[in-house]
Amino acid sequence: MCESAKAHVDDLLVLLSKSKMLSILYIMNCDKEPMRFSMIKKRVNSSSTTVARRLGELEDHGLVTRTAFATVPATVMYELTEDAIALQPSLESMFEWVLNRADNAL
Amino acid sequence: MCESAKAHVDDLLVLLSKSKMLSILYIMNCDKEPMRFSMIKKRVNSSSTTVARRLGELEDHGLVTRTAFATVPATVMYELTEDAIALQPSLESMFEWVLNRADNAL
DNA sequence: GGAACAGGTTACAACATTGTTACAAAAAAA
DNA sequence: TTTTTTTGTAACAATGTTGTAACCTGTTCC
Repeated sequence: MCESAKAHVDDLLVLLSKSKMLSILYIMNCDKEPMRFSMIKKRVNSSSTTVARRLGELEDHGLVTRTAFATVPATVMYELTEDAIALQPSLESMFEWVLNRADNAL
Repeated sequence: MCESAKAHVDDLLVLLSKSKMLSILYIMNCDKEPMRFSMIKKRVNSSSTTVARRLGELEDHGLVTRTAFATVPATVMYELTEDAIALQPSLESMFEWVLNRADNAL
């Protein structure tokens, strides 16, 4: 593997390792439908600032599309791209492990 | 799900989201054999401090066992526990996605 | 007129994390 | 005798990240 590819790998791992990132990707797939900002924020239980930053980073990486509607008040829908959906089986299996482990810890 | 379980889930997600954590777990499974500190450090390309901190956190969570041998100089082997091995399929599939994406980005 | 709504942005202070450097131990090799 | 080796730890400065609070748009409701 060349240096350039390594940089891309690192970049993706850093992206995925940011706080709340795995949760955002996971919950966005559960409904399999475009989600509103407020709903994502509520489900991941984080500040607007952080959710907005994460969604921006996902959009920059082509993993999420953002669609704004000129309603009042504003409506914005976020949706996973095909590339992001390809990651979902791993995420589901990872969350299964996490949830299982959290249960056993009680 | 109760509050206590949520806390455990968050705890695990925070753990997995720490820098280099996914890489450490992934490379430790590739060889399927106990690995030395220096080898892990070399493979993940990080400072001793960070690698030591991560391995300590993994040990605290029961995902890695540490075995020290009284040789000179010191020899220490790290090994994934069964619990950590159960996470490997997800990790492998996630890294497959990451590597594939890094390739396509070239 | 003023409040309320969704979906943010900005600035900033507080907090968390990182790498660097120095250090350790104990025996063997130079 | 000095250096080398492995596997760390401690302290610290630099850097990165987070939440909070304030603010913004533009329309409808009271």
